[in-house]
Amino acid sequence: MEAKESRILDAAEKIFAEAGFDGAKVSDIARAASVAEGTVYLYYKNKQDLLAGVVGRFWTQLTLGAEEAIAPDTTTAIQLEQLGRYHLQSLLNQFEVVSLTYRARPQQEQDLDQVREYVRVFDRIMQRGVDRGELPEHIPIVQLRDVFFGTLEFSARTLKLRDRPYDHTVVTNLLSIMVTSTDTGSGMTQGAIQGKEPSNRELMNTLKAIQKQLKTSGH
Amino acid sequence: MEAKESRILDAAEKIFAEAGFDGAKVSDIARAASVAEGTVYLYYKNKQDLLAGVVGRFWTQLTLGAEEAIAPDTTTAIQLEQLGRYHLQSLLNQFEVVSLTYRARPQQEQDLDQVREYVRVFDRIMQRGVDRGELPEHIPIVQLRDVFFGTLEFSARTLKLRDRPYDHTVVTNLLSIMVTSTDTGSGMTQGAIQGKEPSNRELMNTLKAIQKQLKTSGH
DNA sequence: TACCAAAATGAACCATACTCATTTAAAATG
DNA sequence: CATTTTAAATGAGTATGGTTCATTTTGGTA
Repeated sequence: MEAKESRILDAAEKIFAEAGFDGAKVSDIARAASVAEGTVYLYYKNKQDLLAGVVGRFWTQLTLGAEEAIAPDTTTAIQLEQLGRYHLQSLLNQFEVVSLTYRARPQQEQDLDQVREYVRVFDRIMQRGVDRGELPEHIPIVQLRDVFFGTLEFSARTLKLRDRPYDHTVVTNLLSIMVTSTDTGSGMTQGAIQGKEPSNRELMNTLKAIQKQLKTSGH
Repeated sequence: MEAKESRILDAAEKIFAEAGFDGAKVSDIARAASVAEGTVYLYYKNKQDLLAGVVGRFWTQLTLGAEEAIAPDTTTAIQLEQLGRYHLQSLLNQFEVVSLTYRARPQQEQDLDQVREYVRVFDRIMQRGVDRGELPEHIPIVQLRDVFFGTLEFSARTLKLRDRPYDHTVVTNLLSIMVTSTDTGSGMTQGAIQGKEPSNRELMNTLKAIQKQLKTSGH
């Protein structure tokens, strides 16, 4: 029966989240799922595999939620902000399950497929941005992805550590530095969009670059 | 004897690194350290505590190494680059031990003190930058720290996953977006989400600032 | 109802983290 | 140097909890 498997997953998620991987006993999980201990092993090879099941499902659901949280017809900047908010909120709200992710990828083994799938949401937003001409042609999506998720993950840890709630400035600041660098010629990419009238922002960025040059060469 | 403790730590680091936390048997560690199994428990409360010892020592050494890797008399930008290179290289070279860090901080418990100590190296560089006037007064150091370490950690994982060696462009790109955003008024410090269009007044202010700089530096 | 295959059970098994009574070494004492 | 005292080290034994598997139960089919 399929329902039984998801009952086991539910129980496992609950017990893992409140007791941690080592603290969770398979017997407890079995009891919480109202099955015998041996039954768990019909669905999952071992405890580690059960954890992978829990974590995998979590990220799959996160992917679905992310796609829902993003308005399809809006600018790239706004979509990124929506994803950023959603991601940071999820990390904070489900901190325990997220932490379990590290236990689920033992050693240098391959990452979980579901996590890979999740980060592709970011890639799609960026690619669309390029297609719509909102982002330069050869923007290094993969590296910006590391900046995006890396920063949010670290920030979530910092916030948790200090017992702080969701803080939207984390997202806006992150976006601001990503945007600043992507749509100027002086930042991460070199390909400034040419042809159209430069905006004040571009003027400003060029000025800033000059200013910086002066500062370093002048001393 | 003190030597015995470090012999145990050495053995533990070796076994943990090659077998992972769960795979490492305390009996193996004891044998590798040439002590009896019970002796390990005279120095460490349990296996978890032993891991904390290994990881703690690692980060302490990393802090020392970082301070050595940074030239004391140079610009903030260069110091940051040196720390970035050192950090990314360390993450890659000692990936197994770094991964063990997550196992050493079980659940939402406090972070390891030694890790906290390590990230202060970044804080000191930034603070010095502010003191020397190279960075704006109210730059959000803590948030930039999350960007810095978060990005590098995520990048290290990405590189490992694809079996790639150290890639310096990760560091330079990271610094480029951090610098772009920090030494302007329009970046992180002001928190413009989508890089709002600067006004003519702001352009003018920047121009005046440049003018002033030119005058003082004698160009 | 009888039969069969698949699903489920939980007692037994086994690996291993951890304990502790005993032994060994070192230090203090006279 | 001998003797007592204290500390350090040992490893056989214990307890816990993950995993197995012979047996039972379930649900469908002839």
